[in-house]
Amino acid sequence: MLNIGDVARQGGVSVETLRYYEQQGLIETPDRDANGYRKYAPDAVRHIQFIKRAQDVGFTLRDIGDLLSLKADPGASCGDVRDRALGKLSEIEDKIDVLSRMRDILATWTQACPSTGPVSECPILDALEAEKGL
Amino acid sequence: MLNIGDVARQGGVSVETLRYYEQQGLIETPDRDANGYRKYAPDAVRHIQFIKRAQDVGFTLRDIGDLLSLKADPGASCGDVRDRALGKLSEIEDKIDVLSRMRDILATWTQACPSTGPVSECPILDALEAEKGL
DNA sequence: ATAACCCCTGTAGTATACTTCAGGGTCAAG
DNA sequence: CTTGACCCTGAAGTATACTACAGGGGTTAT
Repeated sequence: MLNIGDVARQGGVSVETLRYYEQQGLIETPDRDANGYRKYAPDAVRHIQFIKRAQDVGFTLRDIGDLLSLKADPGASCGDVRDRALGKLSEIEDKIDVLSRMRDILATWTQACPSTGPVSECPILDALEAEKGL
Repeated sequence: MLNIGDVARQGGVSVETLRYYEQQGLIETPDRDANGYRKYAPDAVRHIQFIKRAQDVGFTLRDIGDLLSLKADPGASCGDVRDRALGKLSEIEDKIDVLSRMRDILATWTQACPSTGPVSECPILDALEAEKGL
């Protein structure tokens, strides 16, 4: 059995984060020792890593709660999980599209800028003043 | 001279947003009418649009305050503005890189998922449990 | 003069994922 | 027996860019 600090170290998060996850319902309420300390089974570390990996690929804690419910639900199918992943994939693609447009505009502008000369003749500022349809 | 509501409508923002921008120092404090109403010159609308366009390409309000300072500073050069734009460009490219990695992983996973079958045999959940170096 | 709409201030709430703080008990080593 | 490291709770703070609300006054048209 592990103390919260052990789980935190092994899971690569802070103890505050663990308490937060518990409060958010992402970790099942652990048993307590006589002294009131939380006691975790060793596989709690894997559970934390699941959460962190899901975050790494873009899932929010809310999404992760949903995934964990599916994981625990014998009636759920693999397709349910896939749906969540596809939804997230599409969200991410949308974000990439938005950012790519920003990148293209900034790249154009920075290439148009001579770097020298006063700000009164800056093509970037001019573009910000006047650019129409972004 | 325009009331705050006029500027809001023409600039495509809410009056609350205008007051917020003023409080944040992005708009110079407007003169007041006898009744205490803010009175704006017509070019205040252009100023708002500058802010909105800068936001559209990824600048935060803090960044925009910085850009506005440069814009108002006769000693500033076009290169200063270009530096800000290049810095933002690189931030955006970083975000795109992170999101692209997420996208690739999710695409791989969703392709590996058969959609049918119980969650206990879901390759996506398995990957989240076990995946090492993301 | 009454409705409908505009304006004012200041404060608090929203979302996300934590982090920090205040105040206090527990545990292991020397 | 004290020091340092660990644990507890509950509340508040962080960042960003607003939005909403409470409570009150001004303006316009009928």
